[in-house]
Amino acid sequence: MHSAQYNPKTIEPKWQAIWEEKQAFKAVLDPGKPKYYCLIEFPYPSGAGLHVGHPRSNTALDIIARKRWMEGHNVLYPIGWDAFGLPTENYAIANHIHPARVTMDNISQFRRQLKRLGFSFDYSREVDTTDPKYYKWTQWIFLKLYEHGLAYKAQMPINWCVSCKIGLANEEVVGGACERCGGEVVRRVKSQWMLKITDYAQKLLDGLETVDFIDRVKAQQRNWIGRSEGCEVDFAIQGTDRKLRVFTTRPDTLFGATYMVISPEHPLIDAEENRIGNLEEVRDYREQAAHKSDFERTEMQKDKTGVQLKGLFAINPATGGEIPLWVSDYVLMSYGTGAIMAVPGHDERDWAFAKAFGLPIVQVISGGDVQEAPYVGSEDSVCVNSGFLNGLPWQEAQQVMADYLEREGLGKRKVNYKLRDWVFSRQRYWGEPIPIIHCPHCGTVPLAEKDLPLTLPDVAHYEPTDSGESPLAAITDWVNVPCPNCGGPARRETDTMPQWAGSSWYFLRYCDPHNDEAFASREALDYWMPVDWYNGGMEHTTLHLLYSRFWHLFLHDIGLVKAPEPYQKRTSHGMILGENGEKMSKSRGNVINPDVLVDEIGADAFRLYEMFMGAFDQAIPWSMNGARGCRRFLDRVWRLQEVVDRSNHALSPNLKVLVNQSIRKVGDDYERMKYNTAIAQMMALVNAFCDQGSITGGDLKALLLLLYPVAPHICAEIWETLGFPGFIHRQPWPSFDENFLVADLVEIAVQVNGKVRERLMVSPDMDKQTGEETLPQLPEVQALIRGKKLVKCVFVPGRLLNLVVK
RNA sequence: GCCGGUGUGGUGGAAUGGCAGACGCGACGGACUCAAAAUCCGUUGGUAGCGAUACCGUGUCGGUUCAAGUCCGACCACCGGCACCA
Repeated sequence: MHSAQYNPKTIEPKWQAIWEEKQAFKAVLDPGKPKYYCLIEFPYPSGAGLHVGHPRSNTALDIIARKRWMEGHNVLYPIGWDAFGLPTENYAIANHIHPARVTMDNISQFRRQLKRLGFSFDYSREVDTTDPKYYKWTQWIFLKLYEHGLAYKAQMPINWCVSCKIGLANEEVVGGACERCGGEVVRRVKSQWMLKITDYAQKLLDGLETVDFIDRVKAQQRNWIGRSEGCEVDFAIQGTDRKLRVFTTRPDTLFGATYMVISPEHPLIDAEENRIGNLEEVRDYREQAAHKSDFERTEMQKDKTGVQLKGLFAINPATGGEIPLWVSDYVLMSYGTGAIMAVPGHDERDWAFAKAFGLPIVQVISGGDVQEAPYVGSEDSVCVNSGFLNGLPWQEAQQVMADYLEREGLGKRKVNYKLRDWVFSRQRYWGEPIPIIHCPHCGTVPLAEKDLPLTLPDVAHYEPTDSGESPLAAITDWVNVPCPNCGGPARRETDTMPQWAGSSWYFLRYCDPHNDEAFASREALDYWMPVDWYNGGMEHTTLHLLYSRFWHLFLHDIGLVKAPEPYQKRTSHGMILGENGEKMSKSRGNVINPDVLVDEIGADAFRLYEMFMGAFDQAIPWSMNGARGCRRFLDRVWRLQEVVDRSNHALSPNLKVLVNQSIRKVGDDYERMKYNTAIAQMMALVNAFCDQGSITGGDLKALLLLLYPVAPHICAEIWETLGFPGFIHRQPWPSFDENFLVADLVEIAVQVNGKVRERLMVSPDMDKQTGEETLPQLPEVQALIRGKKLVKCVFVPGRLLNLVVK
């Protein structure tokens, strides 16, 4: 009766329809039950369709979500669309289709593909960042940021991607090139909306201590925030009242500062232009530096260039000595104060610069020969040539000098961060309009909440411009509006928000996605938040993951959400590479299409393979044969129906231990994302089932419950066919019996001097002492050590016996 | 340079300090078949041997230990992130 072939093509759509009809995975706000919020990064619905990387993350958390349902939680496992962005806009331009239309089509395609894979998403909570009902609240949060002084417009040198014709955030520039297109990035000064993420640098750092993120995510965020402790020190400019402030992490080397360097953009040049003897030369240098792109500027790393500011000298506050001032582009205006004290003896860059221009090098830290090479100091170095610091270990001298500077009013302790404010303007069409009006009389006027959403005007042309103006600027009847304040003629802001805006808070909207009164109700937020488990890509660590933590910390500070941190736990999946081990891409021709896979082996086998292929957090090449192997495994599972005695609900006596072990291991492994070993265990279990030739209903039930989170359709179908009660998706997760985790007798290895010579069957309960006393007496053990002297004997219960002989 | 990660068969990868190579892929041999596919059974780290077996083997070199892929020290290679950040 069960001889029908395993046919995923019929059973998968069948169960997907049942789950949908029964609303099996609809998240319910029920304070009487524990909640669990699983989150995967919502996809960008690109025209290329679903990538095999999406299901890796989705299946991993689908397993957790389905297991949590079985464990009696209210589960929220939502899905949505991060749909604003350049590829859609570019496609729309190239094909003369409105981006909204392109987005709709792509979303339909993605939704269809995801549904075929049987994820337990609550589709009733879908969000779409391009829906005005959604971006109304993105704009609303922006206005809150503005209200609290965290959004400001500034004339800024920005990273301009020549080919995308768009300004980029620092986080979007990778190795001097555009993160998206790899094109050239140049510096352009533009008036930009900025978000003051730097105000949250310390909170973003501190918050990491309170959450369960994998180490490399924490490390990368810390690295990006780049906290460093030191002192700001004021150097007097000789003959003026002016002070030149620098930041240093090595106040202990202050006596060794033999010159100073300011960045080409430093205001001191203009302020003291009358005193600079070689102003022409200095201005030339500044000109040159300004014309270099960031890429060129970093490329020139090795050769230090610079010009002395002739006629200007500073006083070293420690030595009282007169030191020259230089300008050089190795000093960045955007970090610290844009000026440094140069200690060539103990800093590599300063040393290279001093050597290039013949500046004096003084040793102030013992050890090394500073004329030959810069020396940063070792554990036991002490200060030398440093007045009151002499003889002090340099680490201690930092504190002594900092105290001195603060006491004398020459400087103070200071913490600096590498993190920069977030460039929030984009000069493109397909993004959230920034809800701001510029009035010649009233200045910057935010839109009132009642006027939100400010919708994108529906227009025929949205090509980007080379001038750096948004295409919205050309739509005069949209741009020209009366000022909400004074009623006079005013203009709308024409820049749009970056792609990262909508994704900075989408996990909040999922809690209450259809709310028209608020971004989400407080009740829903308090119940569902924080996200219990968030899985996503490493590439978002210093972008989305940092941005969204910032927004959430802010919303917490203004009392709109309960906890400071949005994500309790963050894990990351490795990339799936092509069969040739290279990154999948259309141009390499190694892309695997999920639809083709589902057609060939079915969604369950596809999901199974993605979880089995290797360690979840590591990059791994695709193997078509490996995927087919997973299908073979499911075929074997299917055929178990032919050998099951379904009336017997007990476990087979011979399999009792293995089943119990499997229940424990599979459950543990799922929680640790060791999906590959969980599946290996189930394969071993099925092998044991097949070896035995016949199994009980109890045996099969246990297997189905364990396998169900990975391969839900086949398990649901077998469950039903065999007449097991209810639906499998509402069965409790199986528990194991402590008493049956080990067999009555276990095989141990008998080693002689660490080499395995024999095997014995012993009771797993035999303790260390008994084993060491009785086992060496056994004749088969005696035979191994005949003629030798037993020096030592180590017995590890249930494992091995090691005999040390001479 | 700094931070993080990874080195194990032909291959993807297993292994709380306790029998290295689980599980899968591939390969080889066999059964079934007119034949093939599918399925099933067996073999599969290397070297030597007909064989039982012996020796070698987890990037390299050393150390700790009765016992090291695992711990410690020094290095090598590769991958990812940051980088003229004072």
